[in-house]
Amino acid sequence: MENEKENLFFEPHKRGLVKTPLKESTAANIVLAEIQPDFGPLTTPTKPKEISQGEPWTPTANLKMLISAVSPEIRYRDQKRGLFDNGNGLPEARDCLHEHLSGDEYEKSQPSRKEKSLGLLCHKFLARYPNYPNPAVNNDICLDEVAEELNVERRRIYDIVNVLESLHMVSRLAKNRYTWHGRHNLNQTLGTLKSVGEENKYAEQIMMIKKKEYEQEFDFSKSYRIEDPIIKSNTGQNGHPDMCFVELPGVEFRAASVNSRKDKSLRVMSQKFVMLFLVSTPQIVSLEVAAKILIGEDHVEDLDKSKFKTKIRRLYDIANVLSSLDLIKKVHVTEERGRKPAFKWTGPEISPNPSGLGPVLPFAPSDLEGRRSSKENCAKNLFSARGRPNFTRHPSLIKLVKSIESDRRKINSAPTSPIKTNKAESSQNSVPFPSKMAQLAAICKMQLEEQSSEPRKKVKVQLARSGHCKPVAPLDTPANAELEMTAPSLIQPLGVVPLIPSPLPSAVPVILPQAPSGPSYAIYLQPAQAQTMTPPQGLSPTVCPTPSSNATRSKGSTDTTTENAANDAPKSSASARPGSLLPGLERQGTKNRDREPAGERGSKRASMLEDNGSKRKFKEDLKGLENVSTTLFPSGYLIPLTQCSTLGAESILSSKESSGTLSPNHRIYSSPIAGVIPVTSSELTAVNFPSFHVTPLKLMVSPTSVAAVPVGNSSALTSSHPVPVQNPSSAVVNFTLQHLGLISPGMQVSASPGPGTVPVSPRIEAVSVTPENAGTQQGRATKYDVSVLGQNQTNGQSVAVTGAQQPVPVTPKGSQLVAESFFRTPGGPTKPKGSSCVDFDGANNTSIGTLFVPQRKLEVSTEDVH
DNA sequence: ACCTCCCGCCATGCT
DNA sequence: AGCATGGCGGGAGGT
Repeated sequence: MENEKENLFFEPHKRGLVKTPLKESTAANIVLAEIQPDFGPLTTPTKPKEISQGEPWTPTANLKMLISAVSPEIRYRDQKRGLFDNGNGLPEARDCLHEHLSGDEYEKSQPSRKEKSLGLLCHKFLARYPNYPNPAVNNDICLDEVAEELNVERRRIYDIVNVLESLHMVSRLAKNRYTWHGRHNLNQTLGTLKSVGEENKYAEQIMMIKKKEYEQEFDFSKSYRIEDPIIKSNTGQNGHPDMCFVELPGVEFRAASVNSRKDKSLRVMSQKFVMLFLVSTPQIVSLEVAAKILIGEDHVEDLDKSKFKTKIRRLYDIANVLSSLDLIKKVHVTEERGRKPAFKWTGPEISPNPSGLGPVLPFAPSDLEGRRSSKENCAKNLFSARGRPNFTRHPSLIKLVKSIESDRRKINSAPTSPIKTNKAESSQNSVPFPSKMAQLAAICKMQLEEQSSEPRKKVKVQLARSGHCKPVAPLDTPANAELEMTAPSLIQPLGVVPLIPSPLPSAVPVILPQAPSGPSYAIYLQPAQAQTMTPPQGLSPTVCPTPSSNATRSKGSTDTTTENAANDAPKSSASARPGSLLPGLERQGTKNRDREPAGERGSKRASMLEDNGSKRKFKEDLKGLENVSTTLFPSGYLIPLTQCSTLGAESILSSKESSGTLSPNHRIYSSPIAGVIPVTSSELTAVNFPSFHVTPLKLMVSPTSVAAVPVGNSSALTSSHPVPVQNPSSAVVNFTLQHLGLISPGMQVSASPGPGTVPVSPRIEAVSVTPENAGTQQGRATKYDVSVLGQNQTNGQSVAVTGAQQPVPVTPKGSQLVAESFFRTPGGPTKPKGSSCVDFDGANNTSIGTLFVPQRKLEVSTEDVH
């Protein structure tokens, strides 16, 4: 470890130092940093950082800039930093900074807390390391050193590191040491978190909370119950709060000591918090909701204010770090009552599963993997099946649902996308996916993600690799696509989903009734989902609730010890999976609970939508959810990535014998990713964290290619989508729509043309487009729901869901504003949120029905927001 | 007055 | 015992 320092060239620090000065203050800096990373060690020395700050050649950079521009705070920070940085070139700078800096700067730096803010500190911290460090190099981080350099207490560093660790951007090596992974794994991690979040049904939970709040307004008692059950279920399954920490491949903590810590709460909180963003459609999460959910999971019981407050404090801490990472941005959700602090996800959109990750789970260790794989599978299957709606439900219903979903997505996406758009990633952003769509899209997304992982990455990668590999671009397009298409099975199995060949444990193949071709149609649902396949009681037929039981198993283990769990996970995973599923079901029993921390407060909200009917619906829905949930939530999943290393892959292969037997290495090469990425397996191995390398997935696949991929599976799709250029997401949407019959084959929705909204089918457009639409949309949703789901009534309960409806950006934010503005309507903006009906996403269809209902009432959302 | 959240006490757990 | 981690919440800066 000592070496870490030695690593100078890699040294993040140094780089950081250099960069730091540049600084993020200008958003650009970050970008630079990112870029640099690729070069990694090599570059480090050189680094131009200072200079360049500016340019964002990367979308990300743009975002950053925008963000910084938008939020005064950030600017402030940046400025300060800039000052600092300038002052500091070096780590110690801080002192220097103050001194060096001019009075203004000095002042800023000194006094205000802001200077000391965690966010700023985090920026500084991040500035020292490249976003994409060269794996080959050691990127060790010595906490003490960092603390000194940054002139902060160690305690603060822990806060930062813990959050970063939750994202697998760093991993602990030993006592004071952490290894910097940067963003290589980020997408993967996010994908995993999303998957977990879906499994945990956070979306549903969010809805519930909102409902509850909203209901509370109406009726206290009822609301409580409703919520509780859900929440509890989550917790309840395992019996304890799910504190599980999601581990990613490669990230696993090496240092024995490290693992031991029981707590990880901060880490866990961070992950969960992130999951909330990933799962919720609007991708806006209010602190209240987040706190409630986190509390709920942890301890349903304690709902004290104090606890709530504490959670919120922690969330602020986490949020600051995430903000520094540009993953979220602070916004305010305005509601009737007032505005609530909330955060909006500004990070890359992620597909639930990191297919690209392949590296990650060869084994399919835990549920996650299974899930992922399942998801992927689903997507594949769907595509293959493509021709038609696989779902059991009547096609008509399905269509409706899908259409709705698509609309919602679009709507949702629209807002978001624009924002994101800035980045290359935007492409992904454009479409949030609903469950089914999501699944379908999942593959695409994954790829996209990879892409999205950032254009910069690509660039970087290319740059970096250029030497190694060929230019990415060429690869991406045709080559990659082809690869994927041709040998998807091989690749996937290897990398991501071994399951496919032998479904099993990880994924449960669900056969859709209609699905003619078993396999084609068969959807591998996550175990949980599979279980639940039965529609929740009242819920709409359309979707299946999918509970994810799988996780549970892991959790239990995790609870005890993360370490153990981690270790076990892989082992057990295989075996466990099956068992886990079942068990999960068993657990359902305990669900009930009443309580809600926040719920109590709920009374505040004056308005309530109320409607007994609506409430009832909700309840029903909730029940459905509950049922599901019980099964579902595994609250914590551990993903053992141990396998990260090539070895893992190999083992996996061997064990599974994925259809294609490829040596891990081969896989790598063969995989599209590999194509893109210059890194050879050998390299990976060589490096400490091989997995990461892979992970990054830098698939540079062009959108087109992406689209192609899915298509590959299903010829129909391809045929259907002529559109080459569209974003994959759009392609998917189109595809879906077409299938559904919503749109004529000829029609296609344009992928998000711009960052902005994407025009969808006529219907969709109508919905999405209009601002006010919220109402309109809602109305629509309702209609659909009704028609689709016979059961659901229209009540609108609004679940408000997601809240955020109105995320009004407090500060004028550039991009966001625009996007948001779309959504927002004067009155109740929110639609977007409603649309959010999280459930759709991915996880399950089942929820869809439920979710929809809530959506209707956007207004409600407001309420719930607190 | 409320929102943020810094600061650092002190518990926890490993060495 | 000593040290590393981090939970936690008082209380202050900001707005």
